[in-house]
Amino acid sequence: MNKPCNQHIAESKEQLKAGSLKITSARLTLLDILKHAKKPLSIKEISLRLGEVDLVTLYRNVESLQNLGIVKQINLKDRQAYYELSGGEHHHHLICTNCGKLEDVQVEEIKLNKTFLKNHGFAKVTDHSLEFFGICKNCDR
Amino acid sequence: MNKPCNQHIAESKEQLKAGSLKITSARLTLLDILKHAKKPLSIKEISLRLGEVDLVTLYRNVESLQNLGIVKQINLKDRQAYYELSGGEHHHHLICTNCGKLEDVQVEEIKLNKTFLKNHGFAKVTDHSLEFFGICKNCDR
DNA sequence: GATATTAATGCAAGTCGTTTGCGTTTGTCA
DNA sequence: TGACAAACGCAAACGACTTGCATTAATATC
Repeated sequence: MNKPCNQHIAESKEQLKAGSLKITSARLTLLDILKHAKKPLSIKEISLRLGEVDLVTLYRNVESLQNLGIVKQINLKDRQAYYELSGGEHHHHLICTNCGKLEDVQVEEIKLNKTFLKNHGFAKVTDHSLEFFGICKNCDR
Repeated sequence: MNKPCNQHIAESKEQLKAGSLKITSARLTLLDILKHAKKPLSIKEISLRLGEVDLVTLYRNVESLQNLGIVKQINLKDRQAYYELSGGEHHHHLICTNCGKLEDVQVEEIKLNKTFLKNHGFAKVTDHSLEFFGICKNCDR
């Protein structure tokens, strides 16, 4: 298995302790990968960087980190899920339906005009999806 | 297989002809079901209403209709896809993460305040996802 | 520092939504 | 009405993800 770089290890250990998760190198490296990622990663992509950690362990670990609110799951038109750190600036995503290229978009920038497109190296935005998730009154009781 | 109601048959036939798809009762009924649906439906939900049409046929038909721009695929946190007619008023979705209850939301109504929540029978909105899909400059050449 | 406890891991197998291959049936058009 | 391509159904495959269970390793306690 690959080793995490030193930069974020202390912080990662803190986060795991705070969530009463055991500190394992699979988790430290996973956190390290996500902390260095410039875009949401699929399980496969994480796995490639992670080395010889079982996929099952990886699935279980991203789930634990999701439950702690450290990691966020992204759902695209793709059949697979993507993961990113949930801290950091609030943003959305811009995805090329042809090649899958993905860019982060800040909220203030969300104006579907030519400037917006130019800034992000996109020729056109053909579609978008906006979903709200919450708890309905029935489930809130 | 269930029969489509008469109301929309003519329109559906037109749509299929315009897309040079053959007019089959599987397709007419599928379109009829979507035209009467109040929310996006999963393949399973459509299949229940559709009766004895093979799932494979259903998958192929929603795909054809998607290619014609008649049907739109919705991706939620769920592992399965949902389908709705792509015509009609532009709107987004509000989904209960507990029970899966789904409501349509008009764009103008998108203000995350108490009134918004009350209007939709939701206790709280915990999360939302906003994804833009398009063609990047690289793929546009 | 050794040890008990409990969580984390790896492996095998299973599940579920979706897709593919292929032979048969059925719309459509001449 | 018959030819032909498109649509269909069935079986099997696929890929993302999950579950069960026995083994291993991190933490707490002595």
